[in-house]
Amino acid sequence: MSDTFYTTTAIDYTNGKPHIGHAYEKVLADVITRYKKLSGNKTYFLTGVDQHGQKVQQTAEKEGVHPATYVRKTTKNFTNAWKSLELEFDGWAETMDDNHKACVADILQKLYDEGQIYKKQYKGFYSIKQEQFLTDKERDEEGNFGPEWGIVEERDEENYYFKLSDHVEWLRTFVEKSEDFIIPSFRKADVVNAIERAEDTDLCISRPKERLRWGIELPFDSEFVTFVWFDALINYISFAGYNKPEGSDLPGFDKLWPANLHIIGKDILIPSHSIYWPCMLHAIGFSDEQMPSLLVHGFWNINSGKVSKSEMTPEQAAMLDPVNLVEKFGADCVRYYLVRDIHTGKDSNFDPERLVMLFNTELANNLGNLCNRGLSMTKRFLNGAKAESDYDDELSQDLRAQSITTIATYQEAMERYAVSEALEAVIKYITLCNQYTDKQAPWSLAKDETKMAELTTVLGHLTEVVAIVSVLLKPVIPAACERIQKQLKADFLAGINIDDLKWGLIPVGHEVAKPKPVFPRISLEEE
RNA sequence: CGCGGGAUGGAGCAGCCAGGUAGCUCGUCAGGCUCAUAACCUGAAGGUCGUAGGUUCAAAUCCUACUCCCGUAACCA
Repeated sequence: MSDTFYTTTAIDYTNGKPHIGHAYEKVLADVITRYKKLSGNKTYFLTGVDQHGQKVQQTAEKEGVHPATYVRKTTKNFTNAWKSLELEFDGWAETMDDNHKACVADILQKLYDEGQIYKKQYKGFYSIKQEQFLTDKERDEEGNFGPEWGIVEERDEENYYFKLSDHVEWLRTFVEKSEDFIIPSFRKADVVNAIERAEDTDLCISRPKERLRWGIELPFDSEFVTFVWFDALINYISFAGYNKPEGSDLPGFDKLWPANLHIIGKDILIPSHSIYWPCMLHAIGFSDEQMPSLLVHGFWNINSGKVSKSEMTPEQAAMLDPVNLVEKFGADCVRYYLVRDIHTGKDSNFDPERLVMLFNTELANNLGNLCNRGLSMTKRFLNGAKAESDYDDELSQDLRAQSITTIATYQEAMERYAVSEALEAVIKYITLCNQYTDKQAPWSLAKDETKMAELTTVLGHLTEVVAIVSVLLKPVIPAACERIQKQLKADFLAGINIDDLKWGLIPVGHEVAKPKPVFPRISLEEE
């Protein structure tokens, strides 16, 4: 039985560098996983790279190196980027890994033995220049193939096919009855429509070696390699320990599967993840209860999609490189923006000015300032120590009550993967805390010796809310929250469970450190 | 009539599934405070929720038609 919240992302194709969209998906997955951990779940987060295929083979040939050499180099672009974004993944999937290849081969052999994979000849128009078959949609208005395809000839080719059609009826029923196979639910209609159109089609799963060498060889025919589907998609189970060999250090499959979330972009929902993948699992023998859930996210559009890559200035292009962004603004800033300024499932426009704005207003001004004023007054007026006080008032009661509401709202939103809403709730609470501070005016209380009990209570409350907020925001901005907790001298908050996040985290007598700004404001003029 | 998403104050978005005084952030204007990262707090201006009909006591929210944007059309054999 699965006892672990298992999250995966799409594995990225290693024929280039990661861009902002890749980074978003991985950060979203990281945030959700960290939240689940905070909620007391065991978690496992798998991400990785898709290293096989024609594009990689071609580029490697152009550079005069072996595909494996080329891919090792480009894979580093991804691992470096994920490191700079402070992702905390448990498993790393590389499709050229030997265990993965063996797992893929075993599955293919099994399906072949069962007659679910067969050989068929196809006749069609082939572009030698682009090394691919062409379909009607590549024809221009007169019905001809344009010059971009070079010489086009009619060609026969044999390939292996997976009997997708055998599983489509099952899939239709499964998708229609399932509540959470596809999140958000508005994407479901799209999938149901797609299934209707998939009825009589089988899936080509191979390429002859004269066209593609860089892939996993079919176990039953060494003249062919596996085309992307039975290679890339299987990473979700192969790296989760499916059919793992004796003594392997891969995780126990039964502990992980089914994946609680495959986090993917809307571009690969249909057909690969909503049609091919569940049908593949079904063919292998997975039951309805063993099907994963798909969390489908939207895109970060660049300038509303109106500027093409070729028209971009170098500065704009650099802004799309997550590593550059992190170097310039810091991991917390980029992580925060990527999950704050988009509603999970929908699209948003990527805007560096908003990135800076949200960092400055919400993190630096609201949160950073709250931490700084709270701790600095505690240090100055109470020698940094939280003291006993029996004073209470309505404002303080409300602040405590709202902390409970805020945590509940945050949790409810995070359970729906609505990270932006969860953050909004926390920011709203931070604003309330700043209002509380202004109304209580501890700097005035400090001038009046008879108001010592009041002052103690108010500053105690501020220390407390900073502690609570530092826990809630940690899945999104882990490093910053650690800095806050360090200033609180409250290391014990690091491993706390969200259910234990109740008023009274900071004990009486606890002493805090001298604060310094956690989020230095970003000034755009400097460059 | 391919399919899906969107059209809400100057900008960016939420609300729509389960109808009931239109909400958030930024920006703008006026004021306050001084503990704090020129941060914080208070108040104000600004929207007939794409268009036209319909259902209803009541519609941004449900139904119908239309307009304009965006994405995608998949067995890439």
